[in-house]
Amino acid sequence: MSSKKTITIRDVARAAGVSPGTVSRAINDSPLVNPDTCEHILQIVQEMGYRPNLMARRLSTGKTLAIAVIVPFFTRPSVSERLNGAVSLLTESRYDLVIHNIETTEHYENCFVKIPDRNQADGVLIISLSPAEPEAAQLADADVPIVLIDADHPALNMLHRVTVDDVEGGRQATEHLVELGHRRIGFVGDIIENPFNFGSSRDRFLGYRQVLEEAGIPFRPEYYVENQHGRQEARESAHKLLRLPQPPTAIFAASDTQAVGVLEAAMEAGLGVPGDLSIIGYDDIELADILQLTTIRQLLFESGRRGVELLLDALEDASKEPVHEVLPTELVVRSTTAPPLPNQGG
Amino acid sequence: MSSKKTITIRDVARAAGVSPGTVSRAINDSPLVNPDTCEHILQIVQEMGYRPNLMARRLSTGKTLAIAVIVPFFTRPSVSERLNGAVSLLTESRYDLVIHNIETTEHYENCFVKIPDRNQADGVLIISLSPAEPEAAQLADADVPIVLIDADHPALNMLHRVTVDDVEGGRQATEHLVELGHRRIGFVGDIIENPFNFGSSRDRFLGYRQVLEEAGIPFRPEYYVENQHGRQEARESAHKLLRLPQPPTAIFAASDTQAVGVLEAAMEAGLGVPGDLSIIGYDDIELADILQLTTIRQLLFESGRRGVELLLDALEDASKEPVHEVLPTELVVRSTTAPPLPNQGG
DNA sequence: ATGAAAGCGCTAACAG
DNA sequence: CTGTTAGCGCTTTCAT
Repeated sequence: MSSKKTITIRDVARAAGVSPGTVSRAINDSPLVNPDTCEHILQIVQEMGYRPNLMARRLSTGKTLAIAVIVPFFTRPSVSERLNGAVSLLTESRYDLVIHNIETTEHYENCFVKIPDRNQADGVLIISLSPAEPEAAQLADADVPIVLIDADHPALNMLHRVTVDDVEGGRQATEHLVELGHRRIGFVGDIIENPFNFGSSRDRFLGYRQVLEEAGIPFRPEYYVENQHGRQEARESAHKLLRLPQPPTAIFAASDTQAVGVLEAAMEAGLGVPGDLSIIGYDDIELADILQLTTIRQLLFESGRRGVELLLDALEDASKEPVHEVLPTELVVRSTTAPPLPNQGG
Repeated sequence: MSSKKTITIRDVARAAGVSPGTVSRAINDSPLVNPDTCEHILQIVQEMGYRPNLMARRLSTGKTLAIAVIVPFFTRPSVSERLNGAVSLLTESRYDLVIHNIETTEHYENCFVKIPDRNQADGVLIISLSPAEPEAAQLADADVPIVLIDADHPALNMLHRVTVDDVEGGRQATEHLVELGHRRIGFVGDIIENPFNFGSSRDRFLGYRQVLEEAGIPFRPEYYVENQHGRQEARESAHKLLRLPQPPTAIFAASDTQAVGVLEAAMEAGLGVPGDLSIIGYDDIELADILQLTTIRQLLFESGRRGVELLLDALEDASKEPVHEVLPTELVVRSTTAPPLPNQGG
């Protein structure tokens, strides 16, 4: 029987023989209320099963007690893992977590002005989205604290951020390959010009270019293939590479998911890994461990957690210098990389 | 410069030379407002960059415009995929999606009374949690519509639900193994008595028992191993099975994640799959495809999506008969199952 | 079609 | 320490 009349603070006050104000103080454990009275009131609250109306409280206090998280389609394991870290910390806090999923370009365009709105949320966490000029400006003068995770546009300098140095990660991956003796190294990545400005693939590619140059290995445009993010797409990209008259002896994939696609392509092409082809991924998601994939580890879960920490801090003390924290990357060698076969030399 | 004064409906009214009431009607496209006036007002709204205060609106209308989702730690790919389906539909709606993550037993105990509260959310979606007696009763007389996804307790009959027939799924998996000729079939599952009442592992086990019995294969208790959910844990479970004097020739794992653990154990034990050991999982997450794992497919994403549909319906028309929708399961044969080797016979 | 006024349920400033 | 009062910003009768 859901014939429950909504029970308000006035009802409790009446039942307890005190004023609404006192009840309010009691349930917000204000110090200025007699312990006995307080206990009595709390007792009544219990008995009546009273639960304060959140909306009223929010309107009255001017705080939404919610933090908004903006994520691009969180299907992607790396994104989901970051979100996971964020949620895990937020659960302990008194804030509600409202999710805004960005799937379409239209969402993308609206969200940076609509979400960071004082009467939508007290703070905003943006995951793996790197708004550029027009949007970045909107963010900059939003009226709530904002923390970006995994966002790298220079226009974002005045915002709190936690990132990973993807250029460095790209370097580590490529250095590993070069040190193993590879000189024909392919790159399978995302499409660099993308509506959501995922920038990580670009930066990893930058690191790759740097190391090649430092090692005196000329960059070959045909060794670079970009495609939509995804396993299937990466498989196609890899096939393109493997069909080349002089195919690479190693491939650096911009993510573990893509590395799996490359792995599949290698199998389909009858190539042994790491014998005929070395493969390195990026992220170190669980899949990488399962497949024994050599990869660059980044602290996904940790980044979400840390982002929330920064946001919570900013909520306490709004006027704080923007913090930019960069998390480390680490090469994890497993069994998909090895020196090239001698007869394939440079 | 975040020196933006909060601009209210009164400001707009003043600027437009009308009353707040009219502005309210205009922005809520009420039919009882002169088209010209309306256009004029909307114009001003644009210019001033006015955005209505959500909390005020919510308090005033008595609708939270939010739907709460309760999920147990959404690290688990199957849960995450359901959530994904839910989010994808909710994004299109005017409802906010607030996530409540259940990690601890304490959360679990509170959430069924605290969340389904009219002033917290207009509706609640509960994913992969099967509250039993005490909690089920609380849910039954909550004051908002509730939809459960992947919940199977009989006490839940009066609630909207979308489930999958896990007993049937368990049967399909076991039948497949039996038809291949296996008679020594192990089961690696979750701990059945668990605080959150995940019931899927139990039901899959039930299906397994049924088919064994129908096939005249006596159930051997030593072929059943339960452990915490997880890949590592499943690996240990599988090792237990494989160390048996007469080890199983096939193992049914209660999820794909666990099947991977079994796969690893087989490799460590030097067993060929499917030659020496057949393995079948459950869920058909992406990993299953990557690993070419034979499995039982269930419609994870779809379940989330459908759950939201039901909830949205219930929001329209509160007094509706509880709908119980059960989604199909399907055997997907890949390459981890085969007939047992002749010399290992029954 | 529009304005005036009441009120959603709570908190907070002000008396006492 | 506690009661009273005045809003928070919006929607919504009820008049006009």
